[in-house]
Amino acid sequence: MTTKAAKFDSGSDEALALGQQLCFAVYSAAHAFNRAYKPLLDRFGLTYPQYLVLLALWQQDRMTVKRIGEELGLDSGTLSPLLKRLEAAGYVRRARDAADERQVIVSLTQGGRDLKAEAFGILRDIGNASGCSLEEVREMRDALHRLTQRLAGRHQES
Amino acid sequence: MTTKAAKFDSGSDEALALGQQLCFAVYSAAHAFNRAYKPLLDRFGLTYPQYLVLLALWQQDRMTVKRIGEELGLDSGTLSPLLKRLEAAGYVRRARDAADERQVIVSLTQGGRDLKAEAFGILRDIGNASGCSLEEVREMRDALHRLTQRLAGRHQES
DNA sequence: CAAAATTAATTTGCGCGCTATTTAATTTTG
DNA sequence: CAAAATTAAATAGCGCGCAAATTAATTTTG
Repeated sequence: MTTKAAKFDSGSDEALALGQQLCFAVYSAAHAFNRAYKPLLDRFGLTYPQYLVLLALWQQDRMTVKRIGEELGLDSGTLSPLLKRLEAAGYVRRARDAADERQVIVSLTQGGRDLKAEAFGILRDIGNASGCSLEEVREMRDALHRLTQRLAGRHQES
Repeated sequence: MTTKAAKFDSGSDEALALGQQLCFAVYSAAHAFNRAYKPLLDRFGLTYPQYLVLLALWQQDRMTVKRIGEELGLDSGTLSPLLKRLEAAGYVRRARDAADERQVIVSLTQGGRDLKAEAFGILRDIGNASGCSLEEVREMRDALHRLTQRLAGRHQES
C-alpha cells in the first residue's frame, strides 16, 4: 500500500484526520477533566456531574430541578435520578414546592454546605494539573463559551 | 467580615462560580458538539463515538481494538459493544487475527468506506455551525490538546 | 517444556445523557 | 367553571464510559 506519496493524496482527506478536529479535541479534553477529577471526587463519593450540581447550589441554594437543568444544560431525565443519588448521599434535600406542587426544590444539607470548603482544595489541584495561567484559562474558557453558544444555535438563546 | 458585602465576602468564592470554570466550559462545549452532530449522524444511524471510530479507520484501516482505543482514548470495555453495533450496522467487520488469536482486527466494509464521502458534508455543516475561522480552530484545538496532555499527566505519555 | 505472568478482548454493573412517555399540577380558554 | 393545553418531574430504554472480573491466547521464566 501507500507506495509513493500516499501522505498527501487528496488534501481534503487531511481535514478528516482525527487530530485535526476541534470536536475531538474538546471531546478528549472533557474526558481528561473527568479522569482528573475522579480520584479527587471519589473521596467524597461524588461523580463529576454531581459535583457540578453542588457548584451550582453553592452559588444559589434552593433551586428547582428545571432551574438546575438550565444552569448545567441538562434535562430532568438526567437530573431526577442524579439528584436522588445526591440526596441518598446526604448532600441535598428534595421537597415539593408548597406553592406549586409540580416543582421540586433542591436545597443543600449542612453536609452539602460543609463540602464547599473542601471544593477549594479540589479546584487548586485541578488548576495545578491543568498547568494553565489564569490568563490562558480565561481565554480558553471564553472561546469555548462562544463556541458553545454558536453550536447551540437557534435551539435556545438564554 | 461576611455579613455586609456578601457578594465579595471571600474572593475565592468567585473562583467556584460555575461560569468561571474551564472544566465546565469544556464539558458544555462537548455536549454542544454532541447535540450538533446528532441530527447529522442520525441519518446514518451513527452515534458520535461511532463516528469517531470511523474517522480513525478512514485514516488507517485494519486496526486492533486496542489500537483504536489508543487513538480515541477509550478502553475495550467501551469499544467492544460499540464495535459490535458498528458491525451490526454494516460499517465494519471484526475478525480474530490469525497470527495472534487474542487480537481482533477491525476493518471497514464497502459501506463503511462509502460513508467517508458523506463525512465531508458533515464536517462542513459543523464547521459552519461552529462559526470559527480556520485560524481560531487551530488555536483552540492546539490549546485543548496541550491541556489534555497536562491533565493526563504521568498516567501515560505516548 | 511446564508453570507463572502478561496481554487482548469480552462481560458485568453502575452512572451519566438523551429521547420518549407518563403522571400530576397549574394555567388557559371557551 | 369545566375542558383543553401547558408545565414540571419522574420513568423507561438505549448507548456511552469506566472499573473490575473473566476468558483465552501468548510470552516469560525457572
